[in-house]
Amino acid sequence: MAINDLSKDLAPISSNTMADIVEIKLREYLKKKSFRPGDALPKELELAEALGISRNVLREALSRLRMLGMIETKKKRGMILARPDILGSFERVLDPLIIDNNTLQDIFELRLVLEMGLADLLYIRKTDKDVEELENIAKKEAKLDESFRIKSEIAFHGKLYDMTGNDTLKRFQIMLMPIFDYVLTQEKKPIRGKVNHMDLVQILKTGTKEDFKIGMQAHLQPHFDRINKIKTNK
Amino acid sequence: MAINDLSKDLAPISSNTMADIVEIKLREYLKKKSFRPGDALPKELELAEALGISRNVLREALSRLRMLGMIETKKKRGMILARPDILGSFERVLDPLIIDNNTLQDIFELRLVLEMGLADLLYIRKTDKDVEELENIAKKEAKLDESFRIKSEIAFHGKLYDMTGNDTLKRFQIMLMPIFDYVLTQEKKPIRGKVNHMDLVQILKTGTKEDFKIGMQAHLQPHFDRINKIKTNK
DNA sequence: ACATTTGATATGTAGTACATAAATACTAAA
DNA sequence: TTTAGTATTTATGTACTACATATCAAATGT
Repeated sequence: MAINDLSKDLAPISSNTMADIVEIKLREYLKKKSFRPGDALPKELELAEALGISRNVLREALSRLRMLGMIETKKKRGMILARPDILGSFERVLDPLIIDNNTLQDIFELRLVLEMGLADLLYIRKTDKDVEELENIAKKEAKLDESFRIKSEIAFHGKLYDMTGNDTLKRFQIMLMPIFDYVLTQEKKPIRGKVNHMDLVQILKTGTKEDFKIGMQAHLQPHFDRINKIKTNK
Repeated sequence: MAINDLSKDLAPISSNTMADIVEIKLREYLKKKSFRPGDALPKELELAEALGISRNVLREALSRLRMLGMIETKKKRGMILARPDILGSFERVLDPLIIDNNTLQDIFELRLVLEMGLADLLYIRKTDKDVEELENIAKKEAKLDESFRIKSEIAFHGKLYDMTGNDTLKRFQIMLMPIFDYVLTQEKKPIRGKVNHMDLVQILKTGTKEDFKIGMQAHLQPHFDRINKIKTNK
């Protein structure tokens, strides 16, 4: 545990390059001046001069903010503050091959937590049409051979997130999926809970929120069993 | 809803600037060559030449990857691929003042979902020591006046995430907190559930996982009520 | 009054030059 | 031969200049 007490406790050391510093300074500047999306920013030369740096360094810092979607620029209009896509930056970094194993496991668990917590929102927002569509997905499943099983798995759980009416949550789930899959493929054999998709649909149709929670728990039980097994390894 | 079918369906249009394109190309390059953390990258001049661009543009793209923690550079050693901090980039963008209201609401709900889903992980990992510490937090609470109530609220729920032993989850919660608070302060009066922190501690001590889920639901009920109210507005 | 041209301007890209830090090679002393 | 210290080399970091390009705005012509 204790990821990095060391690096936390004892130093940002030297805030590396100028671009790093300028990036921070720009952030502070935008905050202090309480710019709002759409507001125009000073032009590059003015900023560079004010900061006492070359336009080059400034542009490296601006490039970062631009990537995050915090600013937008047009040829003559100059720069304006924009609304960043909060998940966009996150998405850029989510590559299972780069992330270390501990974090992969963390994210796997994170998705389980989400899945377990969906029920309340789901029961607030679900519609009959939603449930019907979900049922169709589950029905088709029976006819599919194993190779298409994964696709259906994704479709089903994706639809669940869909039904919460929470776009951010939905996107978040989509982004986490590759990692979820990756961790699973590290496992030997596919695991299946005692409650299947069709069962869950039935609960959604006639059961209570509490029923659904219990059902989902049973559905994901194999994953929790696995976590229990490696619990000590952490 | 359908956030933006339009922008999704019909175009990234022109991937704006060179830096944008180079950023993508570099990403593809790193992936295709399946570089691993620690591997050395070609030097700037070589990359720039290979891409047929100025070193300037290249550095703008590199600056982005460096910000995300995907690469690290040292004066003579050159560049190496690094492990990005997956939440670091996310953190940079999480400013309640910039995020639009719909997304704020989404994130608020996201945190509720997390909170509701914690139980399973919690019951796998919690220790007596953890519960004891949690109890201390809840006990102190009684003596505090209203102004310190928020701090304790944070400490209590933070400790819950702590107890899951999932560092990523914990950090995620910390990052989401300002937004959670922000949305709450938009409300008139502070809301309080029928189950308080001390009750939750008692459940953790002697109750089952299911008891805890029910308890947490009751604790958060006011928030869900609020969601139910604005359900139609979406 | 309207359409077209022209100019001004802010960002985008390229290229050169030099500073700086760090690894390597080299030199001189023990 | 070893070791300490110095010089050299090299890749990144920073600065500056020049020009391309797109767009807004004013000037011009019909």
